[in-house]
Amino acid sequence: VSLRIAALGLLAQHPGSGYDLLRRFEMSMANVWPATQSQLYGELNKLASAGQIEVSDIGPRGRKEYRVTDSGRAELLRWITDPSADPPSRHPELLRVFLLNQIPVDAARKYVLAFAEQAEAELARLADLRDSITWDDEPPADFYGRAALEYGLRGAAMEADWARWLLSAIDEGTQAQK
Amino acid sequence: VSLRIAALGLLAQHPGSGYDLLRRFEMSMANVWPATQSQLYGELNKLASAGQIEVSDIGPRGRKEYRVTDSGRAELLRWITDPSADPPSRHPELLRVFLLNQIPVDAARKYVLAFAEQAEAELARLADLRDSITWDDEPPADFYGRAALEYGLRGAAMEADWARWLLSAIDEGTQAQK
DNA sequence: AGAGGCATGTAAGGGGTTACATGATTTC
DNA sequence: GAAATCATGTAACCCCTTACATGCCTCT
Repeated sequence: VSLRIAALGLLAQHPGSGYDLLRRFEMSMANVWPATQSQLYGELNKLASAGQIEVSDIGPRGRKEYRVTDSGRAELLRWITDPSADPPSRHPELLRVFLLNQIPVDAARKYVLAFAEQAEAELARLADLRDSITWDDEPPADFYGRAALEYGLRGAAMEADWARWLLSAIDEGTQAQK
Repeated sequence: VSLRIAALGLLAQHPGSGYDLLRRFEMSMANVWPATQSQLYGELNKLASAGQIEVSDIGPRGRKEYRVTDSGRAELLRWITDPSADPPSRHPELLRVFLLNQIPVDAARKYVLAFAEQAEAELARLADLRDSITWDDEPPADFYGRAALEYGLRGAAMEADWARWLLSAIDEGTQAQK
């Protein structure tokens, strides 16, 4: 209950083959939901077995174009409107923060600095992405993709701010001990 | 490479049995790294086989108290200072945002509103948590736990703001169509 | 004829979840 | 003596990752 939905969603927007989906993935959802080629093909077969998608056309080299069925559309709707079954989220970065007291202060400081810089780089990357796209606004279409990007921008900014704040807190602490 | 580290980290802070760790988990890292009882015991056995922890004492009902070995401490240090192997993060909530154009605007709006309320509730919960703890400050000890909490607070605030922003953007869009 | 892209798949292994299984000790 | 808590483990199943395997079509 996961990539399955992402594939279903992409197909609902437009039918296509596994290969097509892979490329559409890279350009839209890959930032929020990475997936590998292997896995995608597997999920497509499972979706087909479950009757949520069906082959609409067969092309050149064994190419199978899929399309969503009514059952698939229903499942998609169900998932979108029911966040209760979402898997719990894991934050390796925060787990690391919990463990920072296990290493020397200067190593910890170095990590936090790298974290800040990484967040700032991500912020710049997303800002570029935003500026490089010509948005076709209003509720359907790109609207929600843009909203997701905005989330990313705000998240990166928050992470950078937080890391900078933590850095000064660390510096104050070490200062006090002198 | 994951829960393994969390367990190693907890043991590095203080030796204990699987059962002990389970409870310490709930109180500290469970927010950033959920784990089940089953899994924890499994990881402890793997850590022991790998020589990264060892049984330091055997208690009443088959209770095994573990302690970190030098090899384990080295591994912990390695992990903490090397974020490059972190697993990619997945955001079901954002995947859902990408798919919001598949459902009626009012259903989408309802979801975003629920998201905002959930973020606000989380913010309140974390604020309570912060106020309910007596912090034993300065770099070692609770310092980093507090920093992680601060991250959570800022993240929840950012999510709430973002969702409210998205709500007004949706409303403007639907307004314009009348 | 060969290169590059199109197109799909299998196998092995790690990490995580849920549910079940079992028994010893303490407390009332 | 019964109930709660301490304490550890197994089995089945799903999701994900990496690496490998295979072959067709188009273009130059």
